[in-house]
Order: sequence, then structure tokens, then C-alpha cells
Amino acid sequence: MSSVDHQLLRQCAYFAGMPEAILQTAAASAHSRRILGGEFFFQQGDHASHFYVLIEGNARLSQITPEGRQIIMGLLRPVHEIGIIAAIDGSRYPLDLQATQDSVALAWDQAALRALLEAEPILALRALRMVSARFVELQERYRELATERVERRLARAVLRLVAQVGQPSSDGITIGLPLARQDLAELTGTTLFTVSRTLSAWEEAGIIRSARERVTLCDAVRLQAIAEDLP
Amino acid sequence: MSSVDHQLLRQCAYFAGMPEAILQTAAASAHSRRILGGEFFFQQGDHASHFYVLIEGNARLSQITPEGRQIIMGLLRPVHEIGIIAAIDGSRYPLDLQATQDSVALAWDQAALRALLEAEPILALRALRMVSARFVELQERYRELATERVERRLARAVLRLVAQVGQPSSDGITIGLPLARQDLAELTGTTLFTVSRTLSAWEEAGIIRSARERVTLCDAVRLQAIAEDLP
DNA sequence: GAAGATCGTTGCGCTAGCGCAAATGAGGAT
DNA sequence: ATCCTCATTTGCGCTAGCGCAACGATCTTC
Repeated sequence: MSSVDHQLLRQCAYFAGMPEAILQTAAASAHSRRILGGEFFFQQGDHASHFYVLIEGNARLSQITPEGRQIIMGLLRPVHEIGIIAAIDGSRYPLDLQATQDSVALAWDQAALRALLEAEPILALRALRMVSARFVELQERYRELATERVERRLARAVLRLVAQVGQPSSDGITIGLPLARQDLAELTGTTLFTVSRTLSAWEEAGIIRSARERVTLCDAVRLQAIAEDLP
Repeated sequence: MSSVDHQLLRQCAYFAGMPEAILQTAAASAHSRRILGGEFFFQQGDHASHFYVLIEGNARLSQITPEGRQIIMGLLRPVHEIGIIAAIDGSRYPLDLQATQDSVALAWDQAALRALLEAEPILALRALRMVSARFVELQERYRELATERVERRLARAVLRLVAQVGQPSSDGITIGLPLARQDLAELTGTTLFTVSRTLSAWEEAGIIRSARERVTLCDAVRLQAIAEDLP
């Protein structure tokens, strides 16, 4: 149990706006955990032991099918909460959380989490809101996957990433995350080949610029047009 | 506010095993709402007003895309809770709930729900567990949609329906729900043509029998083999 | 029981996207 | 610099599944 800067907690939706006292209590029962790039915070099937808040680095939330095909459920950057669903009832993690760079997270073990939720019922309600919000987002993505073509799904994924982790650069906004074609494929439910072809076409058309593990959005308006139904 | 048989509540996961007193409190603040087949409990975008527990009839939970294509997120039979996600923070319903037969549901308005959750913190925790469980299920379906072929998804959908609402019949287990090809298509993210062809093939092979809006599973083992990766 | 409305089937052509293979390019390490 | 590794690109062939259209079956209504 190291001491933890509880101001950090304010930066995640879960703790944002909570009274100082609660933040201190929460921070006091957390410890921090450092994970090297490539290592796992947890893996699918592990006994759910902790609720995490990622405060440094970044991580990939993914699922792997019995046949070995992987899909990415999310790419996380600080400050982000993760694992509450599994930690809340001590089941097993339904997916992997892998650090894609050296990362640090605050961690609450089950007992600490339970104590926290019981001491501060408002935190349980917040958790419910948070999980609900994610549920609705996932439902959205599900619908997208069921009804939209690859190009549109890809366009949306890029726009989402730009919005989340975009960094202004010379002639556009660059996704501030090493992002291989394979990653985009696993994020949108397609193959790396199709992603490569689509990005090439977009680059040809001047909508993006791309390099190894890097994508820069140049013409947001046109990409938006692809993402929606605009002609 | 009509009086409501609170024993009914025991039959849904959300209230199962709760002390008598809580059930009575809960039932006291509910009223019942009757909806004719084809009508809507609520529609996508409606201001979220109520948390429901379906106690009679059945209903379809669906989403409709801007282009007018529909997808089914779930088929509900009594006793089932629905709408807690939207009702909890008074946003808008993210999907439609349509009665597919004349149906009755208990309903709690937002104030009643909030009062209930505050009076009985355990109910908030339960809600969190319930939403979490649904989240994990949805994640599963998402992965399926992203990685599996139509035939396998369809096999899983049929197996799930048989497990949920199967009724033993002369030579197999019949899905106890009027279920058009179109419904199965919207449930698995494909088209009614592909569903029809696939079911025909299965019928040919003696795995199922099908009729208008009705499917009977005859050979569960073989369908299971299709649903998994067994040769 | 005849007409009309729904729902289901099936043939046919088509295309989006898959998957392989081979070539190219870009970094990193020694 | 040079080698090695790994991401990416692109041509090519292929197929799962889509979507239309025409037809057939079944239920409903008057």
C-alpha cells in the first residue's frame, strides 16, 4: 500500500467531482502496480482480483477466440477505470488487459473495493452509471458491426481514435498511439488486408496520411461523410 | 398504483432471494401497465421514464438504424427486468421495447426507482451485477459477430432460444415463440434469405423441423457441433 | 371458400471482403 | 553500414453471403 496522489483520481469519470474525503479514503486503500509494455495486467479467465485505474502508459483490452483470433474491445489511455465488472462479483475477467507501453495503474483488491462501495454507497451508483454507459456504447458498436460495411466502420473507428487521442501535427491530427493495421482490423472486425487497402485509398484521396503504425487525419469532413451516409 | 402480487417479483433475477419486506416495499411502489401486441412500451429516443418488469406476454428489444434497418437485441419473456440502464440516470432509451403479444409489466417511475435504490442499497449493488452480467453477454455476442460465420451464429441463436423458451414437443424441442425468418436474421446480423437457406439445409439434414414462424430442434448434438468447432 | 395478406423458398447473378503469396519499405540492433 | 525483423502493400483468385424476383405455402377476413 503505497501512498497515492489522490488528485489523480479526479481525472477519471468514476471519481470526478467526488468530495475530497472520499478521494482520500479511496486512494488510501489502493496500491500502485507497474507493468512493462507487452505484459498483462490480467488475462481472460484469470480470477478477477482487482479493480484498476490506469494512470500512466496505455493498454489494450482484448478478447481472444477459441480459434485464436483476437478482437480489440478498447484501447485505453490514462486516466481510465477498468475491471469493475469482474471485480464486483469476483468472477473471472472476460478479457485480456495488456500494457502496450510501460504502464502504471492504481489497484484495489476485492476486499478494498467492497469496503469502498459499502462505505460510500454513492460509489456503487456511480459504478452502475459507468457500466450502463459502457453498455450503451457497446450496443452501438454491436449495431454498427451488424449493419455497416467495413469502410464505414473503419471511418468511425479512426474518428473515434482521433477524438480520444488526437494530437495536432503539421497537416492534420495524428492518432497519438502506435496503431498497426492489424490493430485497426481487430478493432473493426475485419482483416489487416482490407484495412491496408482502405487506408491506401483514403491516402490516395488525400483524406489521411499514414505511416508505420501511425495515422494522420487530414480531411475530417470527408471522413465524416464516409462514416455517415452523406453522399 | 394498483396492488401487485409481490411474489411475482421473486421470479426475476433482480429480486430473487430478497427478503419479503423489500419485495413488499418494491411492489407497493409499482403500478402495472398493459400493452397490446404490436404496441410499444417505449421507443428509441423516448425520455426514459420507467423501469419495467415484464410479467405477462412477450416483447422484443430492438434497435433501428438511421437507414431503417432493424436489429434485435433480445427477445423477452416473463419474468424479465428491463430499462434499468436508461431509468437510472433519466437519459433516453437507446432502443425499442415492443410487445409481440398482449403483455403486462410492472413499472416503476424514476422517482420510485430512485427511492427504492436509496432505501435499499443492496438493490443498487444488484442492479450493478445485473447490468454487468448483461455487459459480458453482449461482449460475447459482439465477439461472435466479429469473428464467426453466419451458420454458426445462427446455430448459437437457435440453441440459446431453445434453452430459454424451449417446449418439448413430439419429436424435439420447439421454440415457444413465434419466430419469423426475419427475426432470426435480425438477431444474428444476417438476411432473411440466408436464414431461410440455412434452415432448409438443416431440415434436409434432419437437424431441425421448421414451419411458419416456428422452429423445432430435433438433433441438438449436431447443432451443437455446428455452433462449436467440432468436425 | 375466395380473396388478400403474410411469410417462406429458391434460383440467379453479383460483389464486398477474405486470404494467400510475394514484394517492398522502415527501424533497430550489432 | 549491414543484417534482420516486422509492418505494410498489392495483385490475384475465390467464396460467403447479399439482394432481387418469382413463386409457393399458410393464415386471415369477410
